[in-house]
Amino acid sequence: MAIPRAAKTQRRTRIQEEKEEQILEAALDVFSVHGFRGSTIDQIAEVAGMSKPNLLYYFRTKEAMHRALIDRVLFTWLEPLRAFNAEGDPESEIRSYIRRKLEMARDFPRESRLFANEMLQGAPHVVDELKGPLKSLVDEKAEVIRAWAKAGKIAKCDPYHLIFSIWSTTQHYADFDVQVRAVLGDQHSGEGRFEDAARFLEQLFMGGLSVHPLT
Amino acid sequence: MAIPRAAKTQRRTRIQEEKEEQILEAALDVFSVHGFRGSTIDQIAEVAGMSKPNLLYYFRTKEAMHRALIDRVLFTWLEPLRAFNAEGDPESEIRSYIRRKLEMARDFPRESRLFANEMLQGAPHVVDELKGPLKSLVDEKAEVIRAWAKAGKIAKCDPYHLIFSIWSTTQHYADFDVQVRAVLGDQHSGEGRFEDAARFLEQLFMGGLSVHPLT
DNA sequence: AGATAATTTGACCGATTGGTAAACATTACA
DNA sequence: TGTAATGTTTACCAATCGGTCAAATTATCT
Repeated sequence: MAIPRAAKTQRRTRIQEEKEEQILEAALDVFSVHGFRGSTIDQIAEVAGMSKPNLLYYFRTKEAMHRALIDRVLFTWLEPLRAFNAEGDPESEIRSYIRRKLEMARDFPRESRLFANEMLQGAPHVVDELKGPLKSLVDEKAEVIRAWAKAGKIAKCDPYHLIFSIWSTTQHYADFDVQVRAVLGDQHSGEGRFEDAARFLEQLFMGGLSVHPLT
Repeated sequence: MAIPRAAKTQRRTRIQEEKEEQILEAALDVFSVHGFRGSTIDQIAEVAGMSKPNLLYYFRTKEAMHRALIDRVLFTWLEPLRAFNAEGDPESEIRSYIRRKLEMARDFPRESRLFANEMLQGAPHVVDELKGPLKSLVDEKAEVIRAWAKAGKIAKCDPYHLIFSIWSTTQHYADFDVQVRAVLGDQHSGEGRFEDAARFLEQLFMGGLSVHPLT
């Protein structure tokens, strides 16, 4: 019989697993640069090294590919925020959150750009996830930060905008990589740049959140 | 005679000026959301309220439209950084730079997204401007900041990463507007959100750059 | 090995893409 | 007002788009 398309089968073949992986890898390459509408199945197929109908055998539509990709990436992307620990020491929790986010920007820039592209377009495919799970998670962590501020462990500040600023400053190094590279010139090699950024951001946030600001 | 297409003429007609303005306005709408490859001339034409060939009478190609748009926007976009004054008081200069950038994110979100899209795609159309004029301007202002730090007027810090962090935190409110809105919920109206962000960023940067950090 | 299911491909489809040609309409200016 | 330049539109083009189909190939299991 022809096929219940990959998705329908109960057990996943070894081939299915390999090829779907291969496809999503290529899709990440393409979608993260050109966004949903700017990407073509043909290009993804070429990067994946297989024919277009073969791609469409595993994912029925371009949208299905994009969705599968987003779903997979979304989970790991929020991992650092989930790891944010209410019981820990505020300063070191925030510090290590920043570092983790920066590491992700360094190690998974395509994933960062995939989301950035989606956001720029008004998040047509993930707006529900934003208003649901993401908001819940942020609300929870914001409450933790607020409690820390109330207890005088860090400066009083809007926890939501604090989180936004950590997101934006760290992801900037993935999303605006070209600009960063162009402005800094090619003298700073990859690892040096990363360490410079980490040191600066630590200084910025630790200073900005210290309990007794001088100004 | 048929036409030396608009560009070639010496004096620009009233109609030329109006229509080109109309087109670039529509192009900004479309390009800022979908990026270069994701945008279509047809869609821009529809938004602009004119026929596709009419569009192509004023701009020969899609690329020409995009370039004209980028060129026009690039200048005003760097205005706040240019206004950065070496003679002024460091603290208030930085403070007002942040505020100006935040105001631009609020008042010109499409322009911000246009650039963000271009950066995500590796800046294929503006990489030269980045390495040239932009880098020069940033180099110049970075030197000013470095001098301030050396004179003990602000904390010692990497001036480049300081500038990056101001760019990213402020532009975040334009580029990731959907996310911000989703997370904050619709309770915070536009103006309130802006003021909250301004207050937080001011606290963050003034604290982070104060001369005697406690940590 | 043989049968059956899973995988892959070339050929193809209608719709949309960026862009052109030429006829037509309008404007500006003597 | 006439006419030349400017502006606009209809019809169209080849290329590419997302996606289908049926045939061919390969893997799996008895």
